[in-house]
Amino acid sequence: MYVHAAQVARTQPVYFDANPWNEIPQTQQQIRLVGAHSNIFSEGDDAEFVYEILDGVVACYRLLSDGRRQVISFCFPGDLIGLVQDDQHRYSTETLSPARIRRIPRSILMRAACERPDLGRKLLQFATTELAAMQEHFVMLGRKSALEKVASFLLALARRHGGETALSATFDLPMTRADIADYLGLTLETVSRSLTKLRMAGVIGLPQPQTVVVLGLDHLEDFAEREDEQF
Amino acid sequence: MYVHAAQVARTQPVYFDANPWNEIPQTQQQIRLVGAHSNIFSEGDDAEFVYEILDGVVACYRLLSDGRRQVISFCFPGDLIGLVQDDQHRYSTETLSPARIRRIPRSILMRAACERPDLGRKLLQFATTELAAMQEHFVMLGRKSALEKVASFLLALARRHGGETALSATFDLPMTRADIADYLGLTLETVSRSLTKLRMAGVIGLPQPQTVVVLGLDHLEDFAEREDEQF
DNA sequence: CGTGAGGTTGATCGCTTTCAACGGAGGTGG
DNA sequence: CCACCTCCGTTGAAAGCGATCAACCTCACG
Repeated sequence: MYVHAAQVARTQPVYFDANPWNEIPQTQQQIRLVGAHSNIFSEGDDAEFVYEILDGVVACYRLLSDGRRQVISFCFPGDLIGLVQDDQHRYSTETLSPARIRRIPRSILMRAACERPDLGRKLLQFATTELAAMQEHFVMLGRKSALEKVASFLLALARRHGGETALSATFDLPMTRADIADYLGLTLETVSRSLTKLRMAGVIGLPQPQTVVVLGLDHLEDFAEREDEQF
Repeated sequence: MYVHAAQVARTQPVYFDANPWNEIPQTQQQIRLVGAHSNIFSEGDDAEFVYEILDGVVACYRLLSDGRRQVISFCFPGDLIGLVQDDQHRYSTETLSPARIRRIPRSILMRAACERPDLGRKLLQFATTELAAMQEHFVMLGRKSALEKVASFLLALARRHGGETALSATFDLPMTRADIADYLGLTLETVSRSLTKLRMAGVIGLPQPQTVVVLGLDHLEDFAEREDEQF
C-alpha cells in the first residue's frame, strides 16, 4: 500500500460531501490552483474567505516577533481553514505541496449556516472535531518527550490512511523536518535524531528521507506512549 | 481593584445572555452546586450532558498512562464544557473552587441548535472562539521559555479582568502551582521559580502565594514575548 | 500539637538545544 | 557537460535550560 499523504482525506469523512456548498451560488465559489509554498492568507489579514482544501497539504502557523514559529496544524483534503469568529485571521497559512483550494466568502457561508440548519450543524461538527484534535496536540506538546512526540506524529499520519487494520503502512511526508519540528515544539535536529532512533529500533524504515515505512504499528504505539483511556 | 478570578467572566461575553437556554424546557435543565475538587465528568464517560459554568473555576485535563497530566484549559463563568462531537468525553474535569453549574442534555441542545439558527450560531461562535484561544496556548506550549510561559499566563489572567487600561491588577489564583505547571507543560518547581524571578524583577508582587499583584502590565508584556501581529 | 498539603529554594542530572561540519539532490549558468 | 550553489537532512560535540531529588517552611485542620 502506497499513498501520498497529500491525496489522503481524514478518516473522519469530509464535511461537504458529493455536492458541497450546495445552495450557495456557484458565482460565489471559486476554485484555485496554487503552487507549493504559496501563502493563502496571513495572520492579520481580513478574514474575508473561508477555504476548503480539495487537494494538497497546507500548514497553519503562528510566528513570534523573533521568528520562532509554531505550526498549529497540517491540513489535508477535506479540511476547512480560515473559519474564525472575528474579522481577522489569527494565523498564517502556507501550501506545502501544489494545492487545489475552494474559497467562499465568510459572510455568505455564515448567512447560509443560519438559514440551513444542516449546514450550520456541519460547521459546528467541523469545529468540535477540530477541538478534539487540538486536545491530542496539547498532550503531545506539553507532556511528551521528543521521541514520543515524533512517534505519535508518525502514528497519527499512519492512521489517517485508514489502514488501522494493517500492520504496516508506507507514506510520504509532505513537510520538511523543520515543519515537523515547529509542529512538535522541537528543533529540526532533534526530529532527525528521533527518526534515526526509530529506524535503528526497527520500528520504521526510511528508504528516502521523505518516505516513511511503518514496520510495526503496535511497536510504534509503544513509543508514542498511549493515552490513558481510563486505565 | 480586587476581584477573585472565579467571579470574573471572560472579556468575550457569555454566549447565553440574560435568558439563557431559552426555549429549552426548564425541566431539562438542572443547576447543581458542587464543592471544590469534585469531578464533573471524566475522559471516557458518555457525553450525555453539556455544562455551563455559572460560578467557580474548572480545570479540563487529560492523563497519560503513567500519570503525566496536561491541563487543556481553565474554565470560568460563562464557559461551556463537554461540547463534543462523538458520544464520549475526551478529557476529565475537576472543579478548583466551589462551583455552580448548569447542565443540559446534549441531544436536546443539539436539536434546539438545529431548530433555532441563532442558538446554533452561538454554539459555533463559542467553538471558534475556543479554537482561537487554543492557538495562543499552542504557541505558549511549543515555543516559549519557562519564564515567558508564566508571564503569558499571568498576563492572560490579568487581561481577563477587563482592566486592559489599568496599569496594575490584583487577582487570586484559583489553581495551585501544580495546576499551572500542567497547563504550561512545566514542573511546579519551575513555575515557582519563574514567579520568584518576576517578583524579584519588580514585575509582580505576591503578598500571599495565591494573590498576584501585577505592578506593570507593559513590563509583564516584555517578559511574555509579544506575538508577531505582522510586526 | 501533630499532620499533611502547598510552596519555596538548593544541588545535581540529563535531555534537548545550539553550534558546527558534512553529504546528497536538484537547479542554474558558464 | 560539469562546476557551483542552495536546500534539506544527518551526525557529532558542547552548552544550557528545565527536570529531578531533596530539604525546609508556612498554614490549615483535626
